[in-house]
Amino acid sequence: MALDEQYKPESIEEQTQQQWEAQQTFRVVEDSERESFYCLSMFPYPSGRLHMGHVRNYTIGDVIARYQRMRGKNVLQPMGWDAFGLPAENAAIKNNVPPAKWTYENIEYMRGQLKRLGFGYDWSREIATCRPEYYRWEQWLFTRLFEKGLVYKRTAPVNWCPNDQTVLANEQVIEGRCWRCDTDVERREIPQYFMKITAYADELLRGLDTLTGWPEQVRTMQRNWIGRSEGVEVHFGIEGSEQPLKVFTTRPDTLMGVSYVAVAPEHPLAFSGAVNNPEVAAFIEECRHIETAEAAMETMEKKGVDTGLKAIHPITGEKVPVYAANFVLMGYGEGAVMAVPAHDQRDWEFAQKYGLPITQVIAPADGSTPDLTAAAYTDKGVLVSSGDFSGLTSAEAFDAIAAYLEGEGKGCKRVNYRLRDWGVSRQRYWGCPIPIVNCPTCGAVPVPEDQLPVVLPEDVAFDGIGSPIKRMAEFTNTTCPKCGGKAERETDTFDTFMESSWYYARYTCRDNQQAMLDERARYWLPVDQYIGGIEHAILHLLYARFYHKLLRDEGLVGSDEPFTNLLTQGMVLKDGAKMSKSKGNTVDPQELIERYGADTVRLFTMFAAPPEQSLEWSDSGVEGAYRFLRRVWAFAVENRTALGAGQSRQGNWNELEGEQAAARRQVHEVLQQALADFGKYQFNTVVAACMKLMNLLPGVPAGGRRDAVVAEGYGILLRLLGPIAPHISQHLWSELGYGDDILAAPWPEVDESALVKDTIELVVQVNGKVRGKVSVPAGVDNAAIEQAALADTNVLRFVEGMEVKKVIVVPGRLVNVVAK
RNA sequence: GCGAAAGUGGCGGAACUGGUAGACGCGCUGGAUUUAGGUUCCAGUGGCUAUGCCGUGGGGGUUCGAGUCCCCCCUUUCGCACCA
Repeated sequence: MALDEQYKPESIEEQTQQQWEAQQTFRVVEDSERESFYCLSMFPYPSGRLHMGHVRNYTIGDVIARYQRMRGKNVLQPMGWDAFGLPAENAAIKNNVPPAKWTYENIEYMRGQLKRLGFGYDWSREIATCRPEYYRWEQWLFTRLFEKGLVYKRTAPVNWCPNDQTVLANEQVIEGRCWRCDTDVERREIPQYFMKITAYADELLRGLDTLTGWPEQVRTMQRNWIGRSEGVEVHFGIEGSEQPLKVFTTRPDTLMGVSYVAVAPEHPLAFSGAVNNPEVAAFIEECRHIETAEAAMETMEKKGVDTGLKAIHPITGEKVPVYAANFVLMGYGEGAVMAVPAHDQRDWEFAQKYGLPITQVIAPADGSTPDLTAAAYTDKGVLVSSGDFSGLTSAEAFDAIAAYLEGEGKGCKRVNYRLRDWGVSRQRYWGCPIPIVNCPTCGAVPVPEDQLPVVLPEDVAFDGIGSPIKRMAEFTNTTCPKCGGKAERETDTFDTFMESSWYYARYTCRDNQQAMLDERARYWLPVDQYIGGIEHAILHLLYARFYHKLLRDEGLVGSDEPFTNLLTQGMVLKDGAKMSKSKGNTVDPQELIERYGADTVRLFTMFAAPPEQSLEWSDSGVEGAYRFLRRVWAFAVENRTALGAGQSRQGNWNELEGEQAAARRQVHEVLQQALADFGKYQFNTVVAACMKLMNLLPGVPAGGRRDAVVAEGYGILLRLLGPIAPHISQHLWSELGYGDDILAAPWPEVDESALVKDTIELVVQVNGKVRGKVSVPAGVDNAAIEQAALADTNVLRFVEGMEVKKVIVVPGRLVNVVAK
């Protein structure tokens, strides 16, 4: 190979990638002698082509992986495919191809794109979650959990299209209507499997405190999502019923102010109220047309209807009406709430609307009188009109009322979580079959280990109305593993979050056909750095944390948390809006790579914004990145001999003087900043540092040790650029004779002695405004600095006629003269 | 509705623990090279009523000093459990 006059990215990138491939550069093995670093980017859904969000995500990951590798770590960076999901079914309908075929073809194409971008993945560990070798272990774990009692079945609502006779995802419901046929969607209760994530609620919450390598905002969001609250379970009697109505409240101190209770429209009490009351029945029917999405429920008009039933207050014995209300959720707590209009804003609004009494039972501690005709008074305070509890503070009343209820057998203190158990059943085809056999005599029986995996048939005719395996006799007909009688397979499949909750662990040992995980998982896990979109801050990351604890409790991993450090990358925008097909503002990475090469695309993506912020796409910015790489190249061509010779003339820098010493000092100042920025994963300023080096190297004056200074600076530049634009850096590194493999080169270090200055320059302010600068010898004391500042002519001008009150000296930075 | 963030020149962004606001790049202006366009190189570039003043979404506050800390407000983005 020779150094071309022109920078030709396509050829050097191809050459470099071939080298990596031939040398198996990114294939890693466990090595207990070396410090491991597991760098993981969230795997993509194989939608067809990479989009800019992928390019950004994977460039960040690759930069981190290469950076850690250059610092000597044994780095694992794998890649795979989150291959099950709804889009494959949609594509199947649209293009009349089986979901499997579509998915595998997409994977082929996108793998090629990832390779073209030069990402350093260990492809020997590639995973596709739709392969039986992968999902059999998910099925295996599920059967284990089933036997442990961490899985259960109950009914839960789904969106149902009565016209298409099919279950719809929230995404397929547009303003309460089916996306295909525009029919009003109904809510339907069907039996589904649930994973007991709530059994781990407390641990998932406490674990957040240990995740210091996660963004605080993500931890806060997860805390709020889990939503631990301490309160009291209160039992209201129901007139004419043996069964009490249980409600949970965080404000038992307001119990004496209850003026009604509200139950979900699907609550048994609502149904019994509907028996002789057409108005209640009509209301329940109306509520069947609310989407299941919480955002839709929270923003709708709050409505209710009096069921005619009466609840008996557990303390006063007073009878209050039972309302059925659309904002109370079944399967969320007890499906019922007590309402205190005086002290809860939503209850207040509901009471106003339906003319229910508003009874004040809490008074502000400061003795003021709240205007309950304007709004509820929701702060805590002192109890009033509360019988024996009057006069207690809210905190005292919490305990007193809880104790009273407990004594009467009408309630108890309880911790409640907002977090709900994870419903994992999906009535779809393209997913992992739930490994259960439904037997008429034995009920739901998990498929025994030796009969796993339950393989999803891939060669199917797919019409989109329901899942084809639901009417495929050769799939459904089976025998009961327990009694041997005729039985049917479960035809629901798993939520795709199941696959993405443990793939990070399977990468460590995906070739193991005998076990889900082995000792290699213990070598690599937890993941040192996880990178992905902020949109996954709650669901995916919470499910993965939950799964990790399940794996730990099965003895499969040795840690409590899966991801030590988390980087949430920002969105890629164009013209201020998220790039998306529907907005028509996408930029196809493929075209850019073909035009500029992978290094330019990677460089611009890293330069345009710090990883966690949104990135505004700019075509001219890409041009700028390309221009910079051309300058780097041109400098190598022009200085080829000097760079080669300069490398051998480094060593003793003591006699360096004048502008060459100043240039070298600048190189090391820039390097110092760049190393700090690399450590913070702030790659945009690392690129800026590379550009500064490129701007200053041509200006190093000739003669003396110019070649040595330039060769050192250029070698630093190549290594800083190495993780970001790896092809050009590797090519120039070896062509100029710095070494064979830049990934194996020592990471640059700052020469502290190069940073020493004889004089320092300080900014001088008068009353906080910059009025001048002074130069003082390095190491002089504050008194001398003060003196120099006060002697500055401009300072004298601005303090004229005033008295200098004090002088503040910030060492190395500035002097502020305070005068009046 | 609830939860979480983000607002800095014409644009993307920089500013270490409160210490020169605008690094670096894009764009723009002028010049050089070129038959021309493009490329490349050099210089300049926050605003204004310019010896100075004003400037980090808006309004208050703390401080010698605030983009940074505190309070209130506005706008935008993300998530809300069946999109992944």
